[in-house]
Amino acid sequence: MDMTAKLTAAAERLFDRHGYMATGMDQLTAAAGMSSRTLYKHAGNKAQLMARVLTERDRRFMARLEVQSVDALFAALEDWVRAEGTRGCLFLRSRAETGGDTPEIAEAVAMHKAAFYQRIGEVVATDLGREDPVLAEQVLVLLEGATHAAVYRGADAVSAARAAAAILIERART
Amino acid sequence: MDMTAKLTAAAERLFDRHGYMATGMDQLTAAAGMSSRTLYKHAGNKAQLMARVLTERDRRFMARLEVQSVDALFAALEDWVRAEGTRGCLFLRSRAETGGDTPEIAEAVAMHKAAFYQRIGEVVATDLGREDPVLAEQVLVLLEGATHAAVYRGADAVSAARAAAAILIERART
DNA sequence: TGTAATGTAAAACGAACGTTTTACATTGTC
DNA sequence: GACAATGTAAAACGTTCGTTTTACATTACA
Repeated sequence: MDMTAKLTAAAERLFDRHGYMATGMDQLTAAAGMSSRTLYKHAGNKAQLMARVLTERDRRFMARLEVQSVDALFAALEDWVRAEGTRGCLFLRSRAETGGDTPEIAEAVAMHKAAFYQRIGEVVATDLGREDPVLAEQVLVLLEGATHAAVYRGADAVSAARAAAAILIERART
Repeated sequence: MDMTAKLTAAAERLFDRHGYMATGMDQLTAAAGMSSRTLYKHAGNKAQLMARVLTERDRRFMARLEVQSVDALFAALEDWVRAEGTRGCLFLRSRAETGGDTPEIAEAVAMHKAAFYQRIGEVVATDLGREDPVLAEQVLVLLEGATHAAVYRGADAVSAARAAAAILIERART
């Protein structure tokens, strides 16, 4: 594992757990096990580091959404939540923490959410045999809602969302 | 408008727009139009100020949810979003920004989310004529999802959630 | 063997942080 | 007319912030 990967992994953990603003560069150097000189050589600055964390997270999250059915989307979210915990969406959180005023971060978030929206549309179309933009928007709302409700309602929120999506899909099919 | 109310209103605006951590006390004194001495006399400290902002916001938000039907819940959210904008849930955001490690904030958020969950259960029971915990959880997920999806999808997310809830309610009724 | 690259350790940078203090003005009330 | 109470303005507190710099060690390769 090279320095860049070690840094990105450590940064994701700290940013996700404590927030972007609340995480200091000295905590990052300590967690990544490197000097600040090396950190800045690899990361550029704090905002660029966060942007790289988000890009890497997008890659990892979107890989789990390479599925053929809407139900599998919720199964993937259940797996994600089990593996990564329930702290809400890191993309929306980091964007909100910076008020949308940090270009690198705002762009990484916009990229991810656009890809997320598109993937849902594709999965809905595959599952249904036709496009259904309204249903896709509803599935997106359910996924986003499950992610955020799980913070205080736990895994029940995800399974409730999954069941709701099944009803909507069934209704759209007939 | 007394100093406390003026301070709370200014603080809510800044915390909501720029985030809790990113908002400095000097920005708060400037926006509230008072000296830092007065601010600290009324607010105690920054975390207590945020907690008071959340409590006040809870009061204002929950007042809008005094309705009799699930559909009216979504209408209320549409009104809220129109009036206050779409920046996600300030409660979850401030909790995440502080990693849940600031007791005053964590408690204010827990209070609000418990009240929110309970209110949804009551409205579902009123609308349906009986309790339905699973449906209530689904309505909660849709409301939470609409709130967060609206950040990047706009008001469409709220109306999609509203339509989805109508389908779930109709199905539960028959 | 020399040199460029890559790393550490630690001090230093100025700026900004949340909070307290000092000094003073204005008010309403007994 | 004295006295709390409540406010402002502004300096000061020590700490921490993100970032850069200085000085030095280790490695890899021509």
